Amino acid sequence: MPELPEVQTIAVELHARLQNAAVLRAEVLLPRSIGYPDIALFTDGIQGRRILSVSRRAKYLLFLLDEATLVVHLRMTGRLLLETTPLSPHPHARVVLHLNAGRTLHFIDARTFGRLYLLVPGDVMPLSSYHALGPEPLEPSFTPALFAERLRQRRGALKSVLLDQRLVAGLGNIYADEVLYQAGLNPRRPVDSLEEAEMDSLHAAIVDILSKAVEQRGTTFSDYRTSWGLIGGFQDSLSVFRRTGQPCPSCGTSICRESVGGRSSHYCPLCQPF
DNA sequence: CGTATGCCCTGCGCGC
DNA sequence: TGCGCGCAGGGCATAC
Repeated sequence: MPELPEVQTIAVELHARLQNAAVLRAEVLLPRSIGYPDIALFTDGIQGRRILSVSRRAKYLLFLLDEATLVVHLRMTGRLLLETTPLSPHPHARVVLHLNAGRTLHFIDARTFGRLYLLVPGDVMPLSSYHALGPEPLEPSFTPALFAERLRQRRGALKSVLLDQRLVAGLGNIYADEVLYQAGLNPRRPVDSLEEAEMDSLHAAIVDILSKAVEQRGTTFSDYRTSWGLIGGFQDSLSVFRRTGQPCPSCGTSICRESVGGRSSHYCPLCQPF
């Protein structure tokens, strides 16, 4: 489940490894993995392009090419593996970019939710939600005051609002649960009931948890891998996520799991009272 | 307009 | 042991 720390790790690695690489040919093995434009325009448009940089916005990977931009969202199970030697076809390979120097960038995606988008000059980003993305939580401009101001405009359960990319970009189910635990807030807590101090705790937890997860190169449960195929390290630091029935690291109470807004939420009933 | 719900997909874990 | 059901979940479409 690539969230901000996982996508950040992949972006930093690929930037270092792919700068000035050339795309010789795109091989689309599963047409629906291409979100925009159609397959022919995608393969024609990316052929011969040079990779200038790789960066991240929210959970999107941005490949800046000469005269085009490749946007990739990994969704649930997507991986981008950069292979330096010929590789037998992976059963879940959906798109393969053949690069110069015999290298290949494999987009592998078991559940096929991930998408690739190619934008050429004059194209408007076809993802309307992209334009509505909230602030980057690890940027200095993401201040407690800005966060509180945005939170005050929202209603509903705290967990659901944290997962909404319009509030803050980059949180998914793992880090939303971990952030709420660190802030001592119940996932079902109505957003409009939060005190100023609680919003500040939440802000601090978002920055702290995400920073530490980036340092650990993300969390691997099953599918997430870095561009080298390596797992992350933050799964050993999780306090509540997927720890149902296990003791809370702080008080020893059994971790609970319940559905909030259609998403599983893990929390300590003692440390995170409603 | 803002919030809530269902859906897409397939591998895997669980229960019988 | 083997099989089948249901869960997992980001973001979009649709409903309210």
